[in-house]
Amino acid sequence: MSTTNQQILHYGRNLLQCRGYNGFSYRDISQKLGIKNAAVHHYYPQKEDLVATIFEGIRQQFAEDTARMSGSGCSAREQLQYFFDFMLKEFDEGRNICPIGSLIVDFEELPDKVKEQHLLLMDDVLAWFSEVLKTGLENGEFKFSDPVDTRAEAILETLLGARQLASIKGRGTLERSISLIRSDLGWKDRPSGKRTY
Amino acid sequence: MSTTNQQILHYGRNLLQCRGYNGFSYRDISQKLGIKNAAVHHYYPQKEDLVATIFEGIRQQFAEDTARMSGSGCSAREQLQYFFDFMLKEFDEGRNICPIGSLIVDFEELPDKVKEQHLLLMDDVLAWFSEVLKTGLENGEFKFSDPVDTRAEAILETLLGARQLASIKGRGTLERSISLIRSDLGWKDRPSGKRTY
DNA sequence: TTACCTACTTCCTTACTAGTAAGTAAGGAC
DNA sequence: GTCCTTACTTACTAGTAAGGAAGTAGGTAA
Repeated sequence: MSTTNQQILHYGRNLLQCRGYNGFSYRDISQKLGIKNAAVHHYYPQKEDLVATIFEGIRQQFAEDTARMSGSGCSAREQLQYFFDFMLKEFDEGRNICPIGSLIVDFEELPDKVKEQHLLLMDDVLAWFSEVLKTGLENGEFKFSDPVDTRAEAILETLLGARQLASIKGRGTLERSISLIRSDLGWKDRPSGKRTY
Repeated sequence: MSTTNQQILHYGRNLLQCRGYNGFSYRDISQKLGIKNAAVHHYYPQKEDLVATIFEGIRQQFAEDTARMSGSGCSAREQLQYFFDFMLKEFDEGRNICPIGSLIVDFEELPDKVKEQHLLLMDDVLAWFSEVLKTGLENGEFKFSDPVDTRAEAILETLLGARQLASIKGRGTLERSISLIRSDLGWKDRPSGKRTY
């Protein structure tokens, strides 16, 4: 059993990742939880507080997961695969759109507090991609000729778009996209059986 | 000088491509044009009428442009480059986000009429990408090993994400992304001077 | 001249939004 | 038993959204 606060964060995150910042209201959350609108305000006086807290949680989770993997000596491919699996899991759990993608359309009108968290998460993810790609390139797990940072950015963009498209066209879109990202990194799927690493 | 109707469509499209379906109101348009809210309702009784009309215009423009290029015997690379240039031009004109990307976050709550236009545009673009890629692959302009449809989908996703990211991080993001798409099609930029075709 | 159309404006309704103020019920600390 | 905190509820404000009804001013056609 989880606390009201945890439930607010949970449903808030789901709503945010399905409908964006301006696409959900405190009413959506309070109705789902069977409490009153003002109860949500009790925990998060302003909407920006709620969304900033959601993003802090996401960033913390990301930091912990990547640190753990990095510490336990995972290969670059394993680390990148973790991210792909994480995306697929989130999608399967009904969070259609990635956190970064869910705020971009509303970005300009967003409170500064939220903008800041959004940019921090984006920087975190891009820096991690770059790091993993660099390692993988150096030890021969990946093969590509473009600058690492540019490739990192492109992966983020492709996943962002794929996740959004997948919210309309279904999971297969996201799966195909992941497969192509691997392909462009010189990390081929074998048509059947195990992967080549 | 353009008619009120044309101006409504123009600003409506800009607003749509910057803030998404739920991110702008008739008030934004009427204030910009110095008319009253209800005047916009005069031309487009419901918001869905306005947005569906905007999409019809975009689809028509796309159909005309692609037909013209196809008719005048452009190479696959030239045709694809047209699309990239079109994206950059739209971005430069202040339409931050591509039409497809601008509706995805709000997609589920969209009126059917708008959903339909959105899906039609997506199908148009994907079919055109597939056609161009197929031609280019057959005549050696492109080189890649994945299914054409999958590659077409990935290009759409990457551009969609790149355009969104570029709305925060600037034009360079979109340029880098286009460069990488070309690279992944086996269509290398030479570091300086003319392209290889 | 009458009738009608187009392009609006004024005025309004209904619904929902974020957010606030004040009150209450339950539980622990002392 | 009283005090204080937590977790809410009730009741409200102010703003904005889409959208509808009715009226008007100007042009055009018969």
